[in-house]
Amino acid sequence: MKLNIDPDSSVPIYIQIEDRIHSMIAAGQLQPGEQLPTIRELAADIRVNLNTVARAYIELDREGVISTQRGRGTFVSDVPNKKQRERKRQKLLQSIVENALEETHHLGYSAEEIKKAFAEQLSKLPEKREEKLS
Amino acid sequence: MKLNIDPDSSVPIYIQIEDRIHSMIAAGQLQPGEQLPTIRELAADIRVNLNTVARAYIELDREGVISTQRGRGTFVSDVPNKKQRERKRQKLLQSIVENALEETHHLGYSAEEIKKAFAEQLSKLPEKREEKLS
DNA sequence: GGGAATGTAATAAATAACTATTACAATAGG
DNA sequence: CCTATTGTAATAGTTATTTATTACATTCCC
Repeated sequence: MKLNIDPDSSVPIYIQIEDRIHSMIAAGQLQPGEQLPTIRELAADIRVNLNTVARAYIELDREGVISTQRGRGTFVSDVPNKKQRERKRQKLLQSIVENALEETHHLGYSAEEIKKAFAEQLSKLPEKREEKLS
Repeated sequence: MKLNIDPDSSVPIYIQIEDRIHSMIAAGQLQPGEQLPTIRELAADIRVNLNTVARAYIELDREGVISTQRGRGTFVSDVPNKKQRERKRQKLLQSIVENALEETHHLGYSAEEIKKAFAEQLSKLPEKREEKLS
């Protein structure tokens, strides 16, 4: 579980956890039925209080995307069918790309510039597996 | 001045203001010498307390990107030369695209998928000038 | 049954962000 | 000089996030 949590970010840690798990499920990196790290495990892992992780899990449980069972653990919920999962996976990708393009466009960059920047960055992708976001 | 501030975001409003102004300057939408909205104007505009805008302006002033003068107003600082500005403009674009690609890649999307999603979104760009970010 | 591991809960304290309010200081313009 | 407009400042109060601590409830396994 590499959550990439940033404790110095201004977005609350429990929200970051929710977002990451949401994304990982949508992207298929967490499969239905799979067990998530223990609250205490994850808390120790990202150096955060137990309550903070618990809060994230509780919210995700309320939404139905995970299922927490005291004494047993926490598991990714089952999801209707493959088509829906695939649709969500596509939607997630689209929204990430779309938001980035909206931002560049809003700032007045031309389609040409954007296209070029994208092509450059994409060509670098394979060599950049483990790099961190600033 | 369309700052696109989201009062419900978990990132602090004064940080959002700083970020937007940074970006607009880097992108060339705010020119050196240009006057920024009054603290009270901007506060009223985005429905926020005067202190919140003041805080953002003070920080930006400390960084030197704007120059605040009591009794007169706030202005975009002069910047060394055109080449440096153009370099910053390029860097901003790169970082936006790069961050988005990092995220998709981190979530396991293939270069093919990403490329396709990007091409689709880019083709829609021209018709989406005034759309808001969710 | 007993113990270890799990999630759940409650309380208190610290910090940060934001608001509201009021006042002050410098500049521009009549 | 007077007044309006600008940025600056200080105080107090509210809310949200996070931590620390302690305890409880359920499940599993021996």
